[in-house]
Amino acid sequence: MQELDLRYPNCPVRNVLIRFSDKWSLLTLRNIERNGKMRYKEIGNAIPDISQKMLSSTLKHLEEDHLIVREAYAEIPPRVEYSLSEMGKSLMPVIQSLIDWSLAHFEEVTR
Amino acid sequence: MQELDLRYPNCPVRNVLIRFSDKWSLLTLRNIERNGKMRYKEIGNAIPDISQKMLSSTLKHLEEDHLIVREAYAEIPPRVEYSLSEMGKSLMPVIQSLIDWSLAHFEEVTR
DNA sequence: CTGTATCCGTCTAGATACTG
DNA sequence: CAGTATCTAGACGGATACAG
Repeated sequence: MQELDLRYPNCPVRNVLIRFSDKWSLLTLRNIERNGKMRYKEIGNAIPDISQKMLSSTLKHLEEDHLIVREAYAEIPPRVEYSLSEMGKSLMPVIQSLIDWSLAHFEEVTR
Repeated sequence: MQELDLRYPNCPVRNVLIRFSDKWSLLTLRNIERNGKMRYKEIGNAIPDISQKMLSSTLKHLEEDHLIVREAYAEIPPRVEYSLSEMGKSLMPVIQSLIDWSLAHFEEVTR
């Protein structure tokens, strides 16, 4: 296996990490994890300060990255449910450890 | 303790995570961890595609967040050494688990 | 309800030149 | 050597209006 060295731009680790390195991805994943299946508007309600545009964009990216699953039902009004993929679920303990660390150290970091 | 709910913009966890949610922070921390004390130029060399501006900016932020320690020596030519703080060291296992996950799943994520 | 389209201001990030 | 200053292009992100 080559190009695993973090120094290089095409390092796969760098190209994975960059996908969560935005304002809303971890937060969105965390909410879907907590509530199981969630509808578009439920997620929006759970993150009061996200705009529709960023919510759509974030969900689309997470789906493209195979971290969440999108199920659309052809009803009127339409219903769309988002849930974690198996891979998404496997990421959550790692995110949880990040959250735990943040909780333990935020006073020192932001001091 | 209040305002620990991830939903709110002033949640401390969100305000900690946002500090690593950029292109260079984790990469810089990882390099300093691997090599112990590093000079400005050494870090730059270890990350060939970072610009001077982004390196300066990233190092400054990491120092402000108390994750790294900056030691400047009044020599000519000047010498500045960066190393992980104790808190920075405590973050590295978490980052390592992120890297491990990325390594295990990058094919599926980027597929 | 679940989005998309558009506009627009701000922030990010790189290139280059320059300083102590 | 270790940065800073300036400029610029593009990405990010919010508000609003609109569509299926």
